[in-house]
Amino acid sequence: MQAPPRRFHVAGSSQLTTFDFLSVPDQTETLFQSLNRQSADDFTAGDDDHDANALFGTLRGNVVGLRYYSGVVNKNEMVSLVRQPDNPYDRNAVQVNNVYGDQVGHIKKELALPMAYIMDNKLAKVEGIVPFGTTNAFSMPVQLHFWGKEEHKASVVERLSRSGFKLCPPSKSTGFETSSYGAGSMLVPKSFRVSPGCLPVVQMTADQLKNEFDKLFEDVMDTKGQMMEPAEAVGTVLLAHQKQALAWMVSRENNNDLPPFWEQKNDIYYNLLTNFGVKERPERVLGGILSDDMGLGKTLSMIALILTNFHKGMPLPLEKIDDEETTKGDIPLSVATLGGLQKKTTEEPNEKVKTDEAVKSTEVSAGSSRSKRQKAKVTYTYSSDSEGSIDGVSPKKKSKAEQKQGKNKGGSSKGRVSSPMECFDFAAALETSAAASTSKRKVKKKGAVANAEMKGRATLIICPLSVLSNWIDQFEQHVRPNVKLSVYLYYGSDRSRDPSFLSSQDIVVTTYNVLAADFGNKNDSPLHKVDWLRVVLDEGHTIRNPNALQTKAVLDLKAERRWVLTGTPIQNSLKDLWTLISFLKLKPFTVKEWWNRTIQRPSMMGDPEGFRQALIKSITLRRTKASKINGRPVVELPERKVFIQHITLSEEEKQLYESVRKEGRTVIGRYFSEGSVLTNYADVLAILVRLRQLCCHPHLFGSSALTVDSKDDATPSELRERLINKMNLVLGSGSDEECAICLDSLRSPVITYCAHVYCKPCICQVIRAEQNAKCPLCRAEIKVDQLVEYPVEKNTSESLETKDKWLPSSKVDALMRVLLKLREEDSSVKSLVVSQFTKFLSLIEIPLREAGFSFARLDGSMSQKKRAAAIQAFQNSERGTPTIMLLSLKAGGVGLNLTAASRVFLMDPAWNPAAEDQCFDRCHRLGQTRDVIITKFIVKDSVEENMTRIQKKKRDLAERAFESKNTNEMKQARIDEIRTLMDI
DNA sequence: ACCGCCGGGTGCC
DNA sequence: ACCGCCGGGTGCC
Repeated sequence: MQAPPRRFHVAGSSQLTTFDFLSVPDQTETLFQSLNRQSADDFTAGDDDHDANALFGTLRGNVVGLRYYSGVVNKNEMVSLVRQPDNPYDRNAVQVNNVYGDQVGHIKKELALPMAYIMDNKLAKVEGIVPFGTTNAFSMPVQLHFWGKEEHKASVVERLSRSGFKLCPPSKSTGFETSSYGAGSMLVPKSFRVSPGCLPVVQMTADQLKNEFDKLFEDVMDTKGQMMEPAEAVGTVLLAHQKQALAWMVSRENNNDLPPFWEQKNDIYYNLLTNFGVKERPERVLGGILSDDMGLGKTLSMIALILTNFHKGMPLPLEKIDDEETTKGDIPLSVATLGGLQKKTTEEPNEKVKTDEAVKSTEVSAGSSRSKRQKAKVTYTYSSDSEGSIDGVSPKKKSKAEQKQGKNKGGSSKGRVSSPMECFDFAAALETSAAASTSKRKVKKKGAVANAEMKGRATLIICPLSVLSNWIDQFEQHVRPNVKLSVYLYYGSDRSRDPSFLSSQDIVVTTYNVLAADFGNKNDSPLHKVDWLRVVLDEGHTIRNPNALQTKAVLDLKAERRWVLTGTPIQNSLKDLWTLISFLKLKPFTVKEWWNRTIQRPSMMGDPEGFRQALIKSITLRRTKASKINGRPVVELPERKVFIQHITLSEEEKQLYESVRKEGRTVIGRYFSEGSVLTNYADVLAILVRLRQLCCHPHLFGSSALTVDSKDDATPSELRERLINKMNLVLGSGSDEECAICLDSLRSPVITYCAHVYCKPCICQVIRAEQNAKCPLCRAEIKVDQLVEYPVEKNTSESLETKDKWLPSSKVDALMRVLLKLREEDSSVKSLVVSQFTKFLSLIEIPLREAGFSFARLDGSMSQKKRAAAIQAFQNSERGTPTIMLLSLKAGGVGLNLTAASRVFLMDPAWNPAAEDQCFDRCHRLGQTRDVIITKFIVKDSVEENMTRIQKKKRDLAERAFESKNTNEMKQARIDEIRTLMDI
């Protein structure tokens, strides 16, 4: 390891560039190391003026002192210019470096004088290209481009002219002869065009860019899409798209191609974008981005890769455990002792992994096809956990970790740490595809000998804490029980910090937090001392911010192959893509300057969107649930049927409903005639909520007055209270109202003085946008300081009071009838009972209890811990576990997996049909084995029926939301809605 | 000879 | 560096 380069910050100036004082790199340092070094340095340089996009002009300068430096450049090669203020001969010195950061020379001092001023004061970014004369021994010309903000142009021009230099305007030729791009130039393929004017930047169209990247990141999507069977050790049969992913990933890891934008000509490798050339072959880029939709089994695909492609397509050599051994109980840590991590309790023992039937239906999901006996075989080694203050885990999470520890200790032997001896040596691995027959003894012997050269066996997986347990769980599920895979959980304060131990593992799993904490603890990060075979970033978008410590920590890891897993498409700008590109070590883009000059800026000038998409598309493999392979969808889910069950209210209910409706109609009718519907929108909504509640159960109906008359003489605090009350009416029952600005569900709702509820960020944006902002719904004047926020309150005592005065309702009766019948027919069927009113869920609990149902509950008020427990209990298929989940419509994110249920009862319709669909997807998703039947209860001749009518309109409106942000149209739509709802 | 010219030494910042 | 610059040698052509 070379000593870290000394870096100097220029004190007292705005100059932030750091530079490398080792003008001649250590002889032992390869060019690639030197590039890596640069890349690391680049982070400390304060960047990033992306708005510096005006080209002031160009200038021919000279690079001198070539003979003192080893850095070489090619014709038309880009060079970077770095200030060197501590130069003993000239404080204005400007270094000229090539793409790999090796110094080529200096800018001649006369020009260095104004350049130093311009660079130090950040008046312009100066970039260089050496047009010719690259073989000169003493000096060579350099074409300089000055980029910056328009307002700095004048002073740049002035500074230069003061020293007798004149910028050539960008539109004119700058003496950068186009002839140099002629037939004589072997570096620039014809397909690459030179942009017009004096911009000698080799620009590519999006298509050309894509082609280049495709050389590396082959797009398996629409084409033949090869499939590959995983290694024997993978116990789960892969789905077609997972086999494709495996084939793609294996080929990505074993590929021998030059990285994109590199070309070989006569023993020299040229980078097409920078014209940089080296004798050494550029390092291969092994890895990529797997961006399949949530639920398509990225984790399984990655596990398959780890086991299948250890070296040159050979599987990871793993010791097999025969059955005798497994039953002896000397398994270091059975999964059972890990229970705290993820209570994957039992499944139907009669389903075997190997039966095709089971495989087809269970896929990657819940592993509902593993018997207990089979499970207890993956070797887990991990540190016991005590408070890892170091990793910044929240107390809540910690307590979860403590549980883990508790269980661990309770288990047999305390977390045995598998010794490096148990691992197979590298050489042996190459000879035998799977060291299945190797005896334990032999292995130990060999392992001891080969330990020294055992470099890069282990895969490091970094993930957010929330999915840590999932990884452990997935290894358990998908790795055949008779192979011994060492998975080390690098987490908790007792974790082993021995690099040689870590590198002897098959897999090490840790979190971004732990990694960053170690990295922050200066020069003592065990994970950074290991040469990993593979580094895998789960939820890769976590490293979007290049300044974050965790990002730096991740980029600093040493690995042969690198993967990014992300469930969300990469939606951000090219700029955000840079961290990922940098992580993948696509040279020379690991250095920000080259990324900016060759990709970022050229894309800005052309078609950034197309450019970005081409880049992303070519670099990633992404499939959605809708993707097809050979015309068949990637995921074939069981059917989903939606039925509407109409409810007729009892006479009593009807009377109550009608009286409230009449009252409401009168009120709203008055608003209509006054033309003040929208001014009183909160009241209108409150009336509607009440009617919706009455459709469900009379007890949901609150006791406060229907309308809250707003008098103008109210004191501010009275007004405030009244507004909060109104908001309570609208939001309090857990219903799903939406913001008229973003048309989405309310996030941090606020109410205006004119009583309209919006998302706080949405309305604040509106207010900021114009001087005298008006309420989008009623045009009343609004101000930020008049917005009233919805108080975060907890009221859970109410459900108790309703207990004693329980009476049924038509809707609840209907639900109970279906549930009872269902239980009779097939007691294994589980159901979701969904409502927007959490209070309603509480009411439903009563008859459920009476009928002896075992049920779980999930709503937004529950702690993370309680949620996990509820989900776990429900997903468990054992006898006696809950068969019903009471679910509040919007609880849980898209990730919520409730596949144990195959029936859904939607107790009340939502405003937003998308919210309903999302809810259905919680059980209608990968892992669902039965057809899903959804029942919507809709009260006849009621506001509910009208709501379903509106849902369709809503869908249209949402689709057009982009074109028309027209408030008038929205207003009219609202008014129409209310008319429909109230039959006015 | 307070010049010009020649030729060798030399050369980044 | 096939330059420019410097400084010493030299001096009609």
